[in-house]
Amino acid sequence: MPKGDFLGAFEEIVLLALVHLGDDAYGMTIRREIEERAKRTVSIGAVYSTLDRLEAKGLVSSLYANGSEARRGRARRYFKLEPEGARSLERSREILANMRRGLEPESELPGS
Amino acid sequence: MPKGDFLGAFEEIVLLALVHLGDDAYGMTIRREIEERAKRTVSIGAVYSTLDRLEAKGLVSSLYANGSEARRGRARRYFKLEPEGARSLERSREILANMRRGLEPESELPGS
DNA sequence: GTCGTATTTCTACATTGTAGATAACCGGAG
DNA sequence: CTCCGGTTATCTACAATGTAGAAATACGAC
Repeated sequence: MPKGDFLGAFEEIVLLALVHLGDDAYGMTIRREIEERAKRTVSIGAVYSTLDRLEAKGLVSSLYANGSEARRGRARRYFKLEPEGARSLERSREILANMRRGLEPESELPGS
Repeated sequence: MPKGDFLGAFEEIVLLALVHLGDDAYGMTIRREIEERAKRTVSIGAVYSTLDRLEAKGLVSSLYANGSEARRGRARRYFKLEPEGARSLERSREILANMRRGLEPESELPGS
């Protein structure tokens, strides 16, 4: 049943980046936020295709900037977390919390 | 760079089930553990193919039971979390923690 | 109109997620 | 020995997600 029932690992990361960025969430800043927080590199293509899929599922929405500010380059596409996306995030958090319940961080590490 | 660098969402769930089950981790019990904790149904095929992939990556190992106890049916294949698997689990936990740092659960829910 | 810069879009492919049907194995009943 | 019901694992197939990088678009400055 591979429907949009559950968030993938990277989808969750992208949604969380959106939460942090608030009004300033577009491709580049989202990418930077992920790289800084998760300490890993991400290609810009990875970010956008994930965002597109999340939008298709109704978890985020996007809007092109009117660009009132004087700056160069192509129009920005701002992304926003939709209520449905927030619910998915919450469900993911709960599932993981349930899967971890009763475990100490160190009990995951067997003595080799 | 789609290498085994990061855990997928379901892979993480399966590994956590292993931690809980300890010595009693084989297909059926793993499936049950996930269904009870995550409150979702999972096919047995989903469980095994994920376990096979985790084993191929060295995150878990498996061993067929000698079946000293008197019971019917095919031999059980017991799974065990390997140190590398524990490390992956820890890395996933940290990434998510970093992505969530500074967020209250309710700040994920916009007031729409 | 050309140029450099900022940003998005497109294309392609690898990995992971998922289900269901089928096979293997066991002990007991006939 | 053969069939049976019960327990568990394997196989096959396909959909969804993860990921990268090149190409295209748009803007202001000159």
